[in-house]
Amino acid sequence: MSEDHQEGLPKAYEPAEVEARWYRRWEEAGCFRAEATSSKPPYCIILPPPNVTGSLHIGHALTATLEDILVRWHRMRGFNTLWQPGVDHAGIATQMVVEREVKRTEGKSRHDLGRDEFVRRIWDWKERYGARIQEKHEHLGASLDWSRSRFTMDPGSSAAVLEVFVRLHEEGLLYRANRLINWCPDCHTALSDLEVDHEERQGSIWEIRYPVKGQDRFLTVATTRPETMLGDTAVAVHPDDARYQDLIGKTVILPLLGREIPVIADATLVDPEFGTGVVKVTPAHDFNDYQTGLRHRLPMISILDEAARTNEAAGPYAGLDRFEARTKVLADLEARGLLVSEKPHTLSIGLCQRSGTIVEPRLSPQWFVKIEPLARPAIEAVEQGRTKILPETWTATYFHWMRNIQDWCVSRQLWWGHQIPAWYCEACTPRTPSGALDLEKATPIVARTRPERCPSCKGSALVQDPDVLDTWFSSGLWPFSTLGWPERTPELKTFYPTSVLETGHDILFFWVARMMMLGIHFMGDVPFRTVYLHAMVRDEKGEKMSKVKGNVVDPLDVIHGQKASELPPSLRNKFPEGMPAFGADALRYTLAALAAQGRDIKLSLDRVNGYKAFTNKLWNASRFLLLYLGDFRPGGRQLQQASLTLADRWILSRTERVTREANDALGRFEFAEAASALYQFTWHAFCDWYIELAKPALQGADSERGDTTRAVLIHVLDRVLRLLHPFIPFITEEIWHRLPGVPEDAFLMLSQYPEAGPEDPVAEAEMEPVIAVIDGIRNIRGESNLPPLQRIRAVVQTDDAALRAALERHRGYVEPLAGLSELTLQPTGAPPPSSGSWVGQGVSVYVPLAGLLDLDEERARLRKEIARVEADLAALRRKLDNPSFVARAPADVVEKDRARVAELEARRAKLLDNLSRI
RNA sequence: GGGCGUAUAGCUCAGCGGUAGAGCACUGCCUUCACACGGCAGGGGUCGCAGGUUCAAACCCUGCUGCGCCCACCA
Repeated sequence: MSEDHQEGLPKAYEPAEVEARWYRRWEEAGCFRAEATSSKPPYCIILPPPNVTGSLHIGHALTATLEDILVRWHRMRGFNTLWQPGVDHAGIATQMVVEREVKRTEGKSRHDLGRDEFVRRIWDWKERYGARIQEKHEHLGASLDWSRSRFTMDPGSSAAVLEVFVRLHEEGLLYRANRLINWCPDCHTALSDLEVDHEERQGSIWEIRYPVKGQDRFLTVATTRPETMLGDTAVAVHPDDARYQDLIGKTVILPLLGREIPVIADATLVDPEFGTGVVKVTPAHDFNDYQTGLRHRLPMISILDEAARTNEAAGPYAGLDRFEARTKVLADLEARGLLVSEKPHTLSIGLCQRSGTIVEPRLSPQWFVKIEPLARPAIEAVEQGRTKILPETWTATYFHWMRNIQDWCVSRQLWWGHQIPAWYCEACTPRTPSGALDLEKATPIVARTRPERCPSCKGSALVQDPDVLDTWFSSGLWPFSTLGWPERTPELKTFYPTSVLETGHDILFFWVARMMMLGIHFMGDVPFRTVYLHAMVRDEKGEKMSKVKGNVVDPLDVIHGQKASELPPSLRNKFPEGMPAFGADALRYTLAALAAQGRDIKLSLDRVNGYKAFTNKLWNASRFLLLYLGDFRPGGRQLQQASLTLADRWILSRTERVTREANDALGRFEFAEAASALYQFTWHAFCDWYIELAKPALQGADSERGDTTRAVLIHVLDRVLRLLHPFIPFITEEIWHRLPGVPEDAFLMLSQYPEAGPEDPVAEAEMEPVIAVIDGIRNIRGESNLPPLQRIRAVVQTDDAALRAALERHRGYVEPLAGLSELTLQPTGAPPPSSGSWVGQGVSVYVPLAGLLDLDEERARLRKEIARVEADLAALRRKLDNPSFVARAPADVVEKDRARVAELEARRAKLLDNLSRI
């Protein structure tokens, strides 16, 4: 063939240039755009909005890959498909990043800049870096409709947040209260329960004596946080505890401060078996004690300020860091002989998800969403199957959390976020001793816009609540706020409820549950029909990826390659010369192939490399076919049954089968199964067998035969490209455009996804034994280490006349593929040549190998084969000798085993016969 | 303290009631005119351990062990 035909098709697939080119062309041609209204059925996935500060890690790559597969698959199947992109403002995370940045570059704190200026800096920062996430998704091939990209703090989303806040307040589902909440002393803000991570740490437990007033006795309490005693307002015992009956209702003297506090009886707080059976009660600094305080109407004394330093309530201990206060309290107790003991103790402590600081329970005025009335319909929706959660095992987790849900603290003492639409009247709000507005005692006015004047005193001096909303408040509205709500847009009508919500299981509560609750409440219907929760991606050892461990794999490094010096340590060991560029398609295929349900993914770069080889295989197979296709255009008649050979019918049948398998698997979200079926078919059925079988016809003189073969090849290749496109969009689009007759302005990504037609079991059944005989000859050849170019003679014996006829008809397949100079067909019983032999089902193959065969090795091989057959036979006979098996197993199973015994016996006899001839 | 997941070939993983599979790695032959990121052939597993159910168990049940995760206020 001339070099001309190969021009533009390099020998090895080079992803870099192809990927960049196609993404641009798709984008420019508007291939990703959804229509607001359409006669086509809608399909919509909302991309979980990445953090504006975030880099794109491998978890995002998994999300993008799986969603892009679903989206491209549906787009090709004729759905009006919207994949909605967006970015999350990520309140606390972003504020911290920019705060650090300002500190580093200008040496200033956010307080130095002031709120307005600091927030302006964050917006600048967002303008500068917010587009990075989009670019990174482009490298992955994600077909998101960027023309609709949204931000959680853009005007539309902010309008939705405002509307939801005001309406929840009007409905009595949102209220302000002074409650004990989780507080981060480092971020100076309240946190929801979900934003606190728990960690087991080694600490101590101390026993402290509290003197009973007017008696020469003590009550000994146990505590892991002795400094909180400064805020104690009671000591509790169990009501039935005989040891302390007489002390209930008496008074003890709080050591160090000398305050008098009551001894109360409480069966909920106190376990008489634990420790001394006496518990100190600090309602302002412990969640259990807080509940106890409410039950007994105890005073609540806050001893820590927003930085967790002791305040004036701590008396002589005021002005200390909480841990300094602990040391000093312990030393003073020791000095007064009130410290009984210190013992090592394992305790679970709460850490701020963002800063890692130990969280402090703190009493403060916050906004809460009353959650139970929202949770109930969200539970029912899943119970009734209106939303399906996959893998199903997560349903139980969802129910458990939803049924035990607590009111949601939605206010944050941050500057970056949606400022709460509530105002306070300067005239009617009480003042603190320092003269500031006492917001704890204030009555908020919730309104869509700043009120003109105070409804009570008619005064016009109103200040807005300084707090902002939890980031998850706005993302909880995402499925409808991105579609235009509260406006009644055509998009909302077309795409809500969305089709699938695909995300990691780590944000089931943070995000999915809240979208369910808010979506049902405000839209009157579930936000998505199916929730598909994918696994977490870990490194090759199964460890969570983290910067600290140095095992973070950057998807862009995998796609484009990276110098060794830029790689994290674990990868530097693996790739001392630097990491090669695997390409986006290879990464996507790996992620899809590993995305089996209900299992975490360990990213194996060896597998990425394997799928890179797959893209290269597809590339070269196509290159070869294009060489022989030239400008050939299939006419209708070539694919008619009458012109087809057995091999043609066989590959066409297999093509229908894999089409069915791919569609079925994707319908069940079985990405791995679809990927595996397509891989096996493309490489091992199409490339290894059919293309090899087709070569003689392509190179032969029979032009009609050649044309039919070309028509089949082009048909199957076109199918393969369409089937694989959702998984590996770049290379398939590139190859497809080189097929003869594909218009310049067409796109594979907008073409039709194949639907399976009828299979041809007759052709498959006839082809199988032919393949088996070729395998048999190759086996003898391989075992004898014969070079492929050395032509050999083969004798095939079988009593199956139909098979002999088939082999006679198809010697054109057998001879070239097995490298034969001559194929002889005989009935069994004709004296076989002394030779290498292979025994199949009803067939024996002999290859005369005078002088080429190591007889000892051949004998050893046959003996091993016989041993294997005999082992199988023994197991089967044991089974069939068992009367209850024969009696109870289904007849077809027994029949199958009997047939197998017969076949194995025949094979054994044949093998022994062959052994005797050597 | 509850709950969930997982344990299959050296590695990464499918299979989840009727003869143990894939990819990579490994061994041998082959630089044959699509592809050495290749072709052909081959070796390798008592399916974590112990019981049970069943004619039959990698697959279902129970217990144990290892690994991982989630939830929970035990001072």
